[in-house]
Amino acid sequence: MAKRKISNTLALAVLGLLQERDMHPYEIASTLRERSKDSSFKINSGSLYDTVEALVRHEWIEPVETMRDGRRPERTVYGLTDLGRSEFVVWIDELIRVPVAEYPKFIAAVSYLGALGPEGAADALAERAGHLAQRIAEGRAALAATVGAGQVPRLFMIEVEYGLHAWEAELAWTQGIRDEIRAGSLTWPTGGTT
Amino acid sequence: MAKRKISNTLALAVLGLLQERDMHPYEIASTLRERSKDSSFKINSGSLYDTVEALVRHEWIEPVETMRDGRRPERTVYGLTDLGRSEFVVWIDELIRVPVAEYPKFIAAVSYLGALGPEGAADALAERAGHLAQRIAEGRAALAATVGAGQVPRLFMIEVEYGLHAWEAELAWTQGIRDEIRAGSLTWPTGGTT
DNA sequence: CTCCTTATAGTCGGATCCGGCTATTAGGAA
DNA sequence: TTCCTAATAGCCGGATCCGACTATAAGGAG
Repeated sequence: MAKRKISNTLALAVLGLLQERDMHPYEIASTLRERSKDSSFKINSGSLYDTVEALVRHEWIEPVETMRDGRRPERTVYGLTDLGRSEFVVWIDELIRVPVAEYPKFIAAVSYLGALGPEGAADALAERAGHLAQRIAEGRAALAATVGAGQVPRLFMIEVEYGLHAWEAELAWTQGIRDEIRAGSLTWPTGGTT
Repeated sequence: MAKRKISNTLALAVLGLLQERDMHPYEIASTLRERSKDSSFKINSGSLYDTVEALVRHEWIEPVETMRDGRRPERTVYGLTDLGRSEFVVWIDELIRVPVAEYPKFIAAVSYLGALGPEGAADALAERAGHLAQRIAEGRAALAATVGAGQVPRLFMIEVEYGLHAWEAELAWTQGIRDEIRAGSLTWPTGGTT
C-alpha cells in the first residue's frame, strides 16, 4: 500500500462537492460550513487553496472558467476530471477498509495521566466528562433538527452519528476511570507521581 | 485559551521521559519504542530533533552534556528545567480537561460513504471490522503480557486500555452500520450515489 | 576474512499547513 | 451621509513535519 499522492482529507471534501457541480474554492468552503461539514474536515482557507492546487497538479480537478464580478478578486471555478471522479471512490474505499493509526492528543495525555496524581486526574477527567456530555447533547440536537425533521437523508449525516458514538464511548471511559480512581481500584504506584 | 507554544504531543513524550532521567534524543526514541509508546505518539526522527530544539528554545529542557563515543556521531544529553517540569503537568491537565476537535481520516471517509453505494459500503465496512477485531485482539494480548503478568503497573498502560475501548466502539459502530445497510434500514437516497 | 544486516545518532531539503493579511462590496446603525 | 461590520475571494511568509539519507560500528552467516 504505497503512500497516497494526496493525503489531506480536505481534498476529499473538495472532490465530494465538485461531484455535485463546479465551484470556486471560496464557495466550496462556505458550502461545507453551511452543511456543517466543518466538524468532519478542518477547513482553513490557506490549506484549501494549497489543496486545490495539489488536486490540479495531479489532474483530479481542473479550472473550468475564471471570471470576475465587479472589482472583487478573480474567481477560478474548478470541475472534476474523470480521473478525479474515479479516484474519489477509490480513496474513500481505502479509507474505510483499512484503519490507519492516528495520534489524538487525548491519548498522549492519558499516557501520562499519572503525573496529575489521583485527585488531579479524577478532577480533570470529571471536567472532560462534562464537556463531552454537553457536546453530545448539542450533536443530538443538531441531528434531530435535520435528519429527525426529515430535512436531510440520514445517509448524508451518517458521520455525525459516528462522531456521537465515538464521543459517547470516550465519555463512558472517562467516567469509568474517574470512578475507579475515586473508588481506589486504579492505584498510583508508590514512589512517584509519574 | 491561547494557543500553546508547543503543540506537538511528541514533546509531551520527551518531557515525560526526561522526568525519569536525562537522555539524548536517540535514546528517547528507542526507550519510547521499547515501552511501545510508539502507538500513542508518532515518533519520527526528523520531528523528534525539531521538537527537542523547540523545547530548548522555550527553555523547557536544556543540554546537560555532550559527548562522543568513539567515532559515532556526537550525542547531546538533555535534562528538564524547572519550567519544563511544571509545564509538563499543566499541559497534561489541559489536554485532559478540554476536548479539542480532531479530524480523523475515517470520519472524512464516512462523510462520503454514500459514494460507495450500498453493497460497496457494506463490503468495505465489513473489511474494516475485520482489521479492527484483529488489532483489538493483539492489544488485549499485549496488555495481558505486561499488566496482566504483573510486569508493569496498570496506570502505566492505561492509554492502551483507552485505545482498546475506542477501537471497540468503532468496531461496534462499523458492524452496526454494515448490518443496517444489509438489512435495508439505512437506505440510499434515490437519484444519486453521493 | 568478507559480506550483509541491524543498531547507533542525527542531518537536511522539500512538502505541507496554517494564521493573519489585503482589498472590495453590501448592509445596516447612528 | 458616514461609519462599522460582515461577507466575498484569495495570497503569502513562516512554522512544522517528515521521509530519505549519511556514516560508523557491531554481530553473525557462510
